[in-house]
Amino acid sequence: MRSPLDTSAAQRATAILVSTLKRHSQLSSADERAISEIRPLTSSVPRGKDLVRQGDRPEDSILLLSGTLARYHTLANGMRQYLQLHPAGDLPDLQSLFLQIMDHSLASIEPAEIAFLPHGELRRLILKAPQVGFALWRHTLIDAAILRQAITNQGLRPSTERLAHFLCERYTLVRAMGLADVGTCSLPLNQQQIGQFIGLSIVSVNRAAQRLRKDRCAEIAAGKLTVLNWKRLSARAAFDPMYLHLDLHAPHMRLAGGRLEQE
Amino acid sequence: MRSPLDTSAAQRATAILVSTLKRHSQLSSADERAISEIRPLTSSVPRGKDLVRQGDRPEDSILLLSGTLARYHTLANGMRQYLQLHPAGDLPDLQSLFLQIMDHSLASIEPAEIAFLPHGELRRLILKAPQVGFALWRHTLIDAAILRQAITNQGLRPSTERLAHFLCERYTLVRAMGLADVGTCSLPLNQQQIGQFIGLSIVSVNRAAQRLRKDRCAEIAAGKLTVLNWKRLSARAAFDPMYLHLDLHAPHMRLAGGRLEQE
DNA sequence: CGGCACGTTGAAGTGACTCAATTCGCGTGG
DNA sequence: CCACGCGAATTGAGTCACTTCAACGTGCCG
Repeated sequence: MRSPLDTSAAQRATAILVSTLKRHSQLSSADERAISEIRPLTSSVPRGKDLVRQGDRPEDSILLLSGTLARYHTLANGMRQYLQLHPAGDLPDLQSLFLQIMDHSLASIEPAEIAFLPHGELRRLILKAPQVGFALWRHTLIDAAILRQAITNQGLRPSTERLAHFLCERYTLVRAMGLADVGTCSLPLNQQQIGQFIGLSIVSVNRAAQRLRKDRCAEIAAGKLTVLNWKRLSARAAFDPMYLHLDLHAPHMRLAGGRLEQE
Repeated sequence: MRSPLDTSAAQRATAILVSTLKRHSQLSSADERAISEIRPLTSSVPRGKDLVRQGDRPEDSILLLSGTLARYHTLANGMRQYLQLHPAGDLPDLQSLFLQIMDHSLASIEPAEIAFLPHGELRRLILKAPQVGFALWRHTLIDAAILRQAITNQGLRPSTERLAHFLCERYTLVRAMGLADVGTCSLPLNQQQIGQFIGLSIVSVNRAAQRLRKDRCAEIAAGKLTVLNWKRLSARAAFDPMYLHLDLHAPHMRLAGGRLEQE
C-alpha cells in the first residue's frame, strides 16, 4: 500500500506541510529546510476506508495531501459520531505523536492521497527546529478550538442554525486552505453523514437544509456547498471565525476569491 | 490581586505542576529541576469570577492550585455552554501559550488559588527541557480528547446516559488527581450548570439525576457526587476511560482508594 | 421572620425522531 | 433504448424526549 521512497512525492508532501503550518504560524527558512528533510512515504486510499482505528497505536502521523478525511467515534451500539472533517493539507492525527492509543478512528470520506510522517522523524524535527514544534502544537490547539465550537453548536443551537454553523465553518476552512472558489466549496457528505456530525437525524438535516435553501442562505447538492448569501448564512449561525485562529487578511484568503465578509 | 514573589508559594506551585504532568508523562529529575526554576505569581480568587474572557490576549497560563475552574462559551443571546471542568492541579488555559486570542472564557466555580505561569518563562522552559514541552503538549492533547468525548456524549446519548457519562468522567478525573475518597467526589455545580455542560434544561437534569438515584447508580447532592454503584453507572454511560489517557494502574490511582473498576 | 437560591414537581407545548412511502438521479445490464 | 436497481433526497404522519412555564418545597442566612 505504501509506495517506496519517492523524492518528488516527498517534496510535494513537505511543501504542503509548510504551507499548512504557515497558515497560522511563522516559519524561518531554516525551519522550512528542516521540514523538507523529512522523507515521508505516500499512499493512495479509496473512499470509505479506515486509516486508523480506535485502539490502534500508530507509529506515524498522517498528512493529507488531497481528498478528505474524517475522525469519528463509534459507540458499542454501532452509532457513529463524526468529530472533525479534514480538507487537504490538514494533519488529522497529529495527536498520536504524544497519545499512544487512538481514542477515535480516522476514515477517508473521499479518495485521498496521504503521507505518513514517522513519529521518530517528527520528534527529531521538533527537537532540531523548536519553532516547527510550536507550529505543530498550535495546529493541534486550533483543532481543540474547533472541537469546543462543536460542543457549543450541539448544545445551544437548534437544527437550522446548527447546520448553518457547520456549513460556515466548512466553507471558511476550505477557503483558508485556498481550495474554494467564491461562494462554493466541496462538501463530500450525504445528509446521513452531516447528521452524524451535528447530532441530527437525516430527516432533520434534510428539513434544515431546505430551510436554508428557501431562505437563500446556502444550498447543498451533489457533494457541493453553495453559499447563496454569506452575510445571511453567517448571521443565522452567529458564526464568528475567530476561533479558527486564521489570519483572515493573509494573502491566501484574498487570493481565494475576495471578501469573506461579504456577498 | 497577584501576590508578590513568595518562594514557598512558588515551590508549591511547581510541585503541583510536576505531579500533574507525571500523571501522564515521564519526567527526568533534570526536567523537574527545570520546572522548579519557574517563579510563578500566585493569587486567590472568589467563586464566580472570570479569570480570562473571550477575546482576551493573556500573557500567562494558569495553573490551578486548589478549587475548581471551568471554561465556557457565551452566545450573543447570553446562553452559556460550559466546555470543561478543571479540578485542582489542572492547566485550564495552556492553549493561550500559542493561541493569541481566547476563544472562550475561564471562570472560577469555587473559590480558587491559582498560579500564573508567564508565557515567556514557559517558552524558555520548553526550549531548555523539551521533554517538559512534550508533557505540556500531551496535556493539551488529552484536553482535546475530552472535548471529543463531550461531542459524542451530546450527539449520541439520551439525557440519563449523558448525565451518567458526565459523572463518570468527573469522578475518574478527580480520582486520578488523587482528590477523591472512595465512591465520592466533589461536584461544585448546581443543576443549572450541569445542564449547561451537557446541553440539557435544568428540568431534564433534575429528572435524569432522579433516575440515576432511583436506580442506585449515583447521587448528586450539596456539591457532592456519590457513586452508589460504579459498575452500573459506567455501564449505563458506556464509559470507557481510555480517552483520558491516564495510567489507571499508577500508584496515585490505587492510593485514591482502590479498585476503580469495582463497586 | 423574610428573602433567596436551589431543587422538585406537574402540565402543556414543540422540535426533533422514527417509520414508511415516494421520488429523483444515475449507472448498469438486458 | 429502456427497464431495473440502488443510493440518496424528500415528504407525510405519528410519537416521544426534552423544553418551557409556573408553582411549590426546603434549607440557609441575614
